[in-house]
Amino acid sequence: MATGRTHRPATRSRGIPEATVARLPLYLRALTALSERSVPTVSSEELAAAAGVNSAKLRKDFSYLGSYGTRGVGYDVEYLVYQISRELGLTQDWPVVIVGIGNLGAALANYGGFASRGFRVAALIDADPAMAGRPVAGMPVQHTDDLERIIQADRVSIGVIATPAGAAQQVCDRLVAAGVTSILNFAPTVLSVPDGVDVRKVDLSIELQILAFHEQRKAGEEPGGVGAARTADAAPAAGSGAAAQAAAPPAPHAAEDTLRKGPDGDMPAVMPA
Amino acid sequence: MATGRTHRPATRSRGIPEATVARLPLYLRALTALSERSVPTVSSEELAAAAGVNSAKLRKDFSYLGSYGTRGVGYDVEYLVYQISRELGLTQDWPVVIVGIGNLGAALANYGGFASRGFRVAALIDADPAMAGRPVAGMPVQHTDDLERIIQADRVSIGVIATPAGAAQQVCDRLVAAGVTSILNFAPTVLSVPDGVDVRKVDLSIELQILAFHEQRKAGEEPGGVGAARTADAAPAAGSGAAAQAAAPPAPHAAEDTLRKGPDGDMPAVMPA
DNA sequence: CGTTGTGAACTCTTTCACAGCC
DNA sequence: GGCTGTGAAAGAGTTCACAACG
Repeated sequence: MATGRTHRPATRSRGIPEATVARLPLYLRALTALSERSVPTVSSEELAAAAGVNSAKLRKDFSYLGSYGTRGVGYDVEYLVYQISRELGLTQDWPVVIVGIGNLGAALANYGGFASRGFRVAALIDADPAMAGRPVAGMPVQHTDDLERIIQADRVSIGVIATPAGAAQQVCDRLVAAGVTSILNFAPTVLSVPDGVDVRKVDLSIELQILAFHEQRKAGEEPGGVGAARTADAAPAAGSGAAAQAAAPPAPHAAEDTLRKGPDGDMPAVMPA
Repeated sequence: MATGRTHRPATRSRGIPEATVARLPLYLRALTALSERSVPTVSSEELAAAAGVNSAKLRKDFSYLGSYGTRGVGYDVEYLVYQISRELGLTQDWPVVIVGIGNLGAALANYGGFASRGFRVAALIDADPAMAGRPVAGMPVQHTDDLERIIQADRVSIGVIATPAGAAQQVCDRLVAAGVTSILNFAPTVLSVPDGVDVRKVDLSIELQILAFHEQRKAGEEPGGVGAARTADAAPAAGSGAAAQAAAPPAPHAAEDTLRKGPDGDMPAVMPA
């Protein structure tokens, strides 16, 4: 029960669905690009294409914000940029601290996409005394000892954790205790936080694993592929002696005799070894 | 129409729901940790806590894989690690190339989480001739000119794009032409790819923007907050002279008189300036 | 017992399709 | 005529709650 929540559970904050909120930054990016090219108006179809979604979804999304378009014409680019920015809270300044200035932390510190939205890197913090004072992205790295002071001095409410997994929970606790209420976590750990604190996580290896899953399905007959020659979903539930797992690992407690009823299960139609 | 798809649209590949696939890596991580501590079995409740989800969801997820648990006991840790790894395709070796060796690319190259799963960094590629040959993460950076050769020589099917936004689509096209069918995109652009190619994207600033949205809602009365003193959802739809947007930007085409019917709209109950 | 596996209910999200308006 | 805004339908995903089973 004391485990880190990641979203906010039910409470679709103020009527805008989470799924929509997650797409607003996408629209904003596309709109910003149009704005830079001085395009005055855009249709849902065009904007949707630029953002990589379909137009019905986009219109539905915008309908939660209000009626900001003009029938027969489209949306006023500048106006929409403003409305979405406001909705996302980007019209105000968000000081952010980055904790853990390794490769990733440095990359984040240098990332232009923050500053261009309402985010301002207030401080870079690292536990390594050797890092202290060293400039990264034109900014001196500060020591973890000063974490609380920095958070409070600058009224920082958003923290980015880019430390190794082992340090993440501890850093998280200190950030929260010092007043941070939103955390972006790059460490591969589940953080537990008190109610009222939001955590979002970005896990690089998870994304790759999801790709690998789909990749495996595409490559029906790659070298060494376990599940070669899948037969769609023909057999109702893999009949005969199931426990035949190739060079398989630890058998389950109930050993060789148990029939594992995996949907298409362990047995490739043709088994390599 | 020619815009990059990001998931695979409908086709819940081989019966396992996308949402479940996206959580398998989480379970795998938790299980790996248990395995290292030589824990033999685990209940859905415990494992769910470790993975940061609830136990009903976890059981449902596992039910798509098969019946791998024992009632009254729980799941065999080692066995589950194997089953999930296999399902995700991590029992085979996935060579990966990283294109764009800036701060982020270097961070990715150094990231241990790849190697520990089935991923092997086959090459680091950058367009800057000055980078060529320089070692990053114990590996010489290679020039973009060799991209096609590298992909083909190593039969790479997964590419990671960590270039600036401007170069991303071009790099993507070359990767795809050379045979890559899964792309993890860190550049803040919508990539367009042919059918059959999967793209997942990670956008650092999007995550922050989502946090800012929720943060804005929490901080009812922060300094300068536009939406201070929200009254839940009292007023049916903001009555009087709507167009009062603080120091607001470009009015829409239909100017000051239009009543924008945004759900709670532009007017703070008390307006700062 | 305790814990899994899963139908059934529910909630959230997407898509359709068209009325309403410019 | 063209395009938005939105009800209504369809589809995914989550949660409930309990029968089944070791």
